Amino acid sequence: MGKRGKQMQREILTILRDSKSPYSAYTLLERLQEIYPKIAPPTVYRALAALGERGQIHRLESLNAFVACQSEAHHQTSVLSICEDCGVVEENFEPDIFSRLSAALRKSGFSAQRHIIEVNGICASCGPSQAKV
Amino acid sequence: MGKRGKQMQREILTILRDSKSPYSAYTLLERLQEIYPKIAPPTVYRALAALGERGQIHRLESLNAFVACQSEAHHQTSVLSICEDCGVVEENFEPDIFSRLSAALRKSGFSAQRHIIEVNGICASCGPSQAKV
DNA sequence: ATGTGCAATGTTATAATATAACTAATGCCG
DNA sequence: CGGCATTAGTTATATTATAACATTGCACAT
Repeated sequence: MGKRGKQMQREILTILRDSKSPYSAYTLLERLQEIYPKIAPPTVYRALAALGERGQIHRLESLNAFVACQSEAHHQTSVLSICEDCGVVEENFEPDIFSRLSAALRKSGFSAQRHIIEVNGICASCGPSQAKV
Repeated sequence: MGKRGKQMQREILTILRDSKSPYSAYTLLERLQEIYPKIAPPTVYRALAALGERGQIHRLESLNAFVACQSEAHHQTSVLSICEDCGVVEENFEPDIFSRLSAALRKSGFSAQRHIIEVNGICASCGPSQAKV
């Protein structure tokens, strides 16, 4: 990994960590172009791929977007909850769920490698018990 | 819903039911164009949306592709297992998982509406206990 | 049966997401 | 230094999805 790539990864991580809502690759691209006017999509996708492999970001498959990993222990699989109202994404650690899921699938001979769990709903701040703005 | 729309939905469902592997919207489009040469993407997407609302197909968020629902009881949420080797997608019913997931998230005030669970791995037919071709 | 209005469908164009394929630069190691 | 491998830049294009508007057709009142 060269210097430039590392730098892009740091920039992206900073942007994502400053936001609890997901960023699309192209929104990140726009942000990065404020600093590096000439970068192109592959630069962003390469950085995102590297960050993803190291577990520092999560890709939201249902939104085609990315968030920073909130956990210290990267690579711990997590449940991503997505608030449909405010867009905030939270990472929830439910190791039981994953082991049960793997166990259930194993019964039919399926060997699980990667779990994707995304849950849409309404978060605590936006819920009915909260005063609306 | 007019006649034409219903017909498209039937055609799509037939194609998907004949295949355990997912189809992308554009692959479906190509197949449909064999019969209706002039149809355009929105036709396919509209039909897919209608089928999805009725629970007759599932969208694989991680693949941007679609499979027919294998269950009689449409709208029962399911775990979709995706074999990385042969591409076959199976629908697994694990109601416990969904209720546990909702319960776990509720503890942090999140009210779950839609669960997306997709698991990548190796299916029984492709697994190590099977002779390779 | 005819107009009228709404919902469905068709059509065109384009937006948004992602990657292939090639070129240039960098850095490592002898 | 020179050669080679890796990384990054560049260009172009593939893939996925939808906006926006035009047209059709059907239900219903007249």
